[in-house]
Parts: sequence; C-alpha cells; structure tokens
Amino acid sequence: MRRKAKTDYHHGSLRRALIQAAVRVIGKRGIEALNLRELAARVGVTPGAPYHHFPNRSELLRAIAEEGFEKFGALLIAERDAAPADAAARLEALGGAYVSFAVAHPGYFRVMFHGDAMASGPTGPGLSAFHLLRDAVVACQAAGAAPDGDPAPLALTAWSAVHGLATLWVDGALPFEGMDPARLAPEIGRMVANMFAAMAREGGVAEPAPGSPHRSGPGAPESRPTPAR
Amino acid sequence: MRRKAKTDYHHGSLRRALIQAAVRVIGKRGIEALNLRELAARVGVTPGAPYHHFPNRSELLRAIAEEGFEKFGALLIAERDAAPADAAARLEALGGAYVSFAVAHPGYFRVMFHGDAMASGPTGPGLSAFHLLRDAVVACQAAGAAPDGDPAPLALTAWSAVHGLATLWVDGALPFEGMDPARLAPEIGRMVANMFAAMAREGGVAEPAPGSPHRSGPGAPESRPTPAR
DNA sequence: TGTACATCAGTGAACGCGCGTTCACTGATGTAC
DNA sequence: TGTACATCAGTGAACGCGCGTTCACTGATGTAC
Repeated sequence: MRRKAKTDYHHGSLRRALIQAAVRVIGKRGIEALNLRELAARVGVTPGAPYHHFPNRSELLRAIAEEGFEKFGALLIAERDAAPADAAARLEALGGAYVSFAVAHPGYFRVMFHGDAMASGPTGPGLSAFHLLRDAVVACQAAGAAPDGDPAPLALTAWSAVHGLATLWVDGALPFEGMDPARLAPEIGRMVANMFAAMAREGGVAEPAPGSPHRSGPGAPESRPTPAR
Repeated sequence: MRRKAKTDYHHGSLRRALIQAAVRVIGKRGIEALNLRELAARVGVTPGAPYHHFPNRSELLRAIAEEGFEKFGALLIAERDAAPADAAARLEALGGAYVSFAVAHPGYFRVMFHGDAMASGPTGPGLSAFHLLRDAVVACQAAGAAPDGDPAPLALTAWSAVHGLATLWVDGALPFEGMDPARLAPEIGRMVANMFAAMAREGGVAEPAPGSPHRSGPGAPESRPTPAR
C-alpha cells in the first residue's frame, strides 16, 4: 500500500513512530517526562504534526495503554500455551510472562498501570489479562495444585507477587545486595506456583479465618486512592 | 517553645504544614499533580514562602520520602514486635504493616518508591526497611517455617507480594470483581507466611534449578530502567 | 524592664520558560472522469 | 494516460498559561546590654 515510505517518517507511519518513540522515552524517563514537542522533534516532525494523529497528549497515552495491553495479553497467552500442559506450569508461565513483559517493555508497562488507565480496576484487555491469571489459579485448584476455596485471595496473591516484582524492577528499586533481578525474576513465577502447590498438598490454608485475631483491615486512609484525573 | 502558633500557619510550623498538605495532595492526585503554588495557597501562604523551608520542589519530595521511610520503618518494627514471637507470625505482621502503611499513607508511599528516591535500590531507611523483611525471612528459615537455602529469592518473593498488593491498591487498580482489598489485604501477609511454611514443611523448593529448562531471563529490554532524573 | 539590632519567615509582584495546543498554509497522494 | 479536484498529513509560527523560582521588601520574634 505504502511503498518504501521514504525516510519512513515525514510521509509514512507517523502514528506508529510516535507511539514507539513515546514508549521508548517513557521506558527510560517515565511518563511525566513525555513531551509532545520533544517527541515530535525526535521523530523528525514539527510540533503540530502529532495532532493529526492524536487529539491530545492523553489520547496518545490511552492509545499506548491499549496497545500495551494487547501485546501483554498476547504474550501471556503465548507463554501459557507454550508451557507444559499442567496447571502449575501454566500459572508459572503466566507469572514469568508478566514480569518479562514489564522488563522488556517498561514504557508500555508504566502507561498501562498508571492512574487514568487503571483507576477503579482493569478494563477491557487489562481485565482479560487478569482473567488469564485467575483462570490459571482456578485450574490449579481443580488439579490439586492449589488449595481449594475462594480463588480470589490466591489470584490476588499471584497477581501481587508478579506485579510487585515487575514494579520494583521497572522503578529501578531492585539491583542491590544480591537482589539481581535477572537471576531472580524467573524464580518468582515458579515460586508462587510451587507455594500454591505446597499449600495444596498440605491441605491448604487459603480460606481466611473469619474472625481473624489479627489486625482488622487497615486504618482510615488519608484519602481514597483516586489517582490524578 | 512556640505558643498557640496563631492560625497555626503564617507563623507556626509552615514546614510541617507544607509536608502534610503535599502528602495529602499526592495521595489523592499523584506526584505529578503536586504544585508548589497551589500547595502554598492551600496552606494560606504566598508562593514564595515555601522557599524559606525547601530550596526547591525536589527537596520537598526528598524530605517527604525521608520522613515517609522513617514512619514506615517505625510501623514495621512496631507491628513485628507486637506480633506473637514466632517467626512466621512476625513475617506476616511485617507484610500486613507494609500494605497497611501504603493504604493509610498513599502520599508517602508514592513518593518513597518513585524514581529519584528509589533508583538503583533502596538506601538509608528504605534499605533498613527491606532488611527487616529479609531478616524475618531468615528467621523463618531458622525456625523451619521457610525452606532453607539462599534467602534472597524468598525475601524478594515476600517483598514483591506485599509491594505489589500495596501498589495495586494505591494505584486504584483493585476494587473490581470481588477483589475487595479491605477484605483481602490482611490475608496476603498471612498467605505469604503460610506458603513459606508449607514449602518448608514439605522440604522446600526454593533453590533455583541451575539449568532451568524454562525461559532463561527476560529478553533484551527496550532500555535500562533509569527513571526520570 | 526597655531599647537597638539581627534574623527569620513571611508578602506581593514579577520573570521566564517549557510545553500543550491552535491555525493558516502548502505540498503530496488518491480518485473521478 | 492525463487533468481537475478533494483530502490527508505535513510546515512554521504563534498563543497562552501554568508553575517553578527570584527578589526587594517588611513585620514579628529573639537576644544583647
């Protein structure tokens, strides 16, 4: 359809180029550092040009989040399906893919889980990504590789573990005192799966004790978590 | 020393008032939304006034991070020491305190783990907070409540789980499809501790298989995680 | 206890710039005939 | 295959404002004598 696309910019796929450049910048310097003028310059175009493809900065970010979640879901599914067909291995594969994605695409990851996009829970492709995780947990339960009962706390634990690792890595918090993430990352998914399995084989302790003798929920928060508009 | 401190501002503890207001704003709307002029107005002071207490915006954030890590460490220690004197209960208490802190003080939490403050690993009070977690894991190992071997992957798993939960909550990602965090939060710490215990009683699987047949580390990242300067 | 003086912590106004966004324009691409 | 015209995707210049930061100033607080 388009031929060589000359310089590849200028007359070509500016929309794609903008998204790619934005993802790179955000991966390196964070969302706040994303700047449409600089972005345009980086791509070899004048400041007005991007507005032929995105009505404004927010919409660019929204597009990135959307694209990110699509890639994310695709990777999760691919890795899960490439894993041995047993429930624990699949859960482990999902966990590994989750972290791998964040590490390989910090730009997408940051945008995907940032305020606007994420407030009040995942939606669309983000939601179905979570469903993959939850379904894998349920499958583990069915296979006896995780404790029976409400899958929600288990799924949340798994999600938290991989999301936490991904976040710590992406925020640059990890490389210290032997916490080499490249070495440890693949272990997390496995460890979560193994822990579930160990609990299941033991008889499990997932079901919350209804009248917990410990702390009852956290105290009054300073505010509701309502990220920037 | 100071008497009634009149309006409490204007001539009183402006520094404190600024930090408190900043934490509230950041908790509600995120770091990017923090704005010195608005902050000054909110506290009833002209735009120049804050500069008598902080050389610039970054230093205000740095002060918040520092104060946050101090409160954080204090809470972790308090909760740990209030827990029953067995290793698993103490690890669980630390996990619960970690999440509770984030939920109760999202403003501090955001600043504490954001780019500048955190890049290239925790330092000072942030580092000692992590040490609390790691030591609790080691104590679990000694007590047979966690698998033997390198404590690093275990500590990272525990850290990831609580950090992930805290982050998801603070980012507003949680309240959906029965993922009620108020109900689930206290379970996470317990679950992590229980999982460690289950693995330990089983014989444990913490030691990474040296030649893992699975994915070897994540692929080449788009970039090193180097958050905004 | 009062006066002189230094200092501290504000005021209020202004500077300046980074950056999102707009706009009139123009050249290249695609379509009708 | 060529010409006329619409449209699409750029240019280049400017607008405007939010916001960090500076600065000369002033009134209140604390200290020396």
